Amino acid sequence: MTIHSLEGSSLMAASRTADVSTRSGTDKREAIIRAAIKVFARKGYFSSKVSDIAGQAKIADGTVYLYFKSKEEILHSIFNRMMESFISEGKREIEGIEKADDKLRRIAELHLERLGADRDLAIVFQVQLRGSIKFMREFSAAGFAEYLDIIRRTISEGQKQGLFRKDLNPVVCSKILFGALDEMVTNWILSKKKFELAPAAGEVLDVFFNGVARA
Amino acid sequence: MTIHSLEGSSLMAASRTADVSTRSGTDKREAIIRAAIKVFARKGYFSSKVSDIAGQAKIADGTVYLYFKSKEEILHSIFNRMMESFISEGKREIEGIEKADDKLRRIAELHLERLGADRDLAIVFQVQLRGSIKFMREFSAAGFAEYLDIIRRTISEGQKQGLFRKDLNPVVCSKILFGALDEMVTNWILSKKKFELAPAAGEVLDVFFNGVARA
DNA sequence: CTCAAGTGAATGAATGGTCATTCATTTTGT
DNA sequence: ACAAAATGAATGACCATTCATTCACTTGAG
Repeated sequence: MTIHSLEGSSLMAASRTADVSTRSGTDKREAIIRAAIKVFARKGYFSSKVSDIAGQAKIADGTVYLYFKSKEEILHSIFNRMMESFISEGKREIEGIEKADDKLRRIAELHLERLGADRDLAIVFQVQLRGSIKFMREFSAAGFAEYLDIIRRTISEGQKQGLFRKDLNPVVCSKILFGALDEMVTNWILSKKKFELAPAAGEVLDVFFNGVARA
Repeated sequence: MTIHSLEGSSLMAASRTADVSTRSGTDKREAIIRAAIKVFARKGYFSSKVSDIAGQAKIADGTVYLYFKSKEEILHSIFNRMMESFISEGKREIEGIEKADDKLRRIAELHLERLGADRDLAIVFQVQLRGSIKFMREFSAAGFAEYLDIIRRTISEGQKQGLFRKDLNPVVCSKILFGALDEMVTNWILSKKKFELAPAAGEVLDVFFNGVARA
């Protein structure tokens, strides 16, 4: 009857039943997610009505429930899907890179490029996901912790390569770098002026690598 | 009739009518705020019922409305009051300090000491205030922007004193420092382990001043 | 000193509005 | 004609806010 793929993993290649089409199902799920990102970004999760999402997706209210168990599941799908692609893309991009500092540069660029490319998605990530400890814990469990860990391992690697100071705790350093990038995104979202987010990566890394103190 | 001091400014010395007592009014407002911090921290703003707050404060539901116009006004009071004391304390603490790097150190320590001393309050700040763009904008307007600006000016000062590199944009640097501190707080809140938050200030500043790159 | 009237703070049950979710019915596609 | 998909009106919870009533004091007349 309903679909409710417990997690709409990724872009999904195979259709449910056999081989023909039933493409529409996946398309509609997509449409709902896109609509939800837009609505959540504008009104916030708690103030968004399911009927707003349905309206934005141009379907009936009830149809939403053919694809998602609940309003909350929509939010989960958004961030699970996003983190998954975020992380896999990140890993793929850095695996060919040798030097740890170049890896971190690529990670930072990706981070800002990705969120800078879709303001609504960025808002959902920066704002809605953090609006409840519950979401944050779930988010942290599912993906975010892994993301931080990739940064941490890269920093450790840089220490072994003799590029980074060995007296620093890589866990703390990874939080610092992440926190700095995250703040850039938050400021960008709140700012009225339309500036490019991605270029901030270079400035952040300059400070992170070299510090602000006069040489 | 009702009280609704449009903003319960600070600790309020004078009592309403004449000279005797009527202390109870202010005390109750206080009690409601303390109760709300606890309740918001545990359940999140949107999931907190006014009756939960009243229950925690051991008063009737209706009494809340003798002291606050609405549930939202309670949240506003919490952060207006907090930012006000945060900023004034910060200014006072650094005004006697000469060197910009020492000033930043004191700011960072205060930031983490303050939030580290009251987990519930920290949760309301880190989590609930950011759960809606609306709150964030209001928050940003009322105090947060000023806080960031204090950091920015201190960095500019450090550049003039020849302590910090002059090729860096102080606005960006202030965001980096704030973002790094903020991330420490968020991690501390989410962490199950009870560790001290304040000591992280030193590590953050070490990286901020000197960078992670090997000298 | 005593107590009846007055005052406004406090109470908590009732109200009203808002949605998430359901499901009987209709539409679409084969 | 049948099944699957879609519809949207109806349902039922839930909660912020209100307000008629109670309660705890104070006051001042006798």
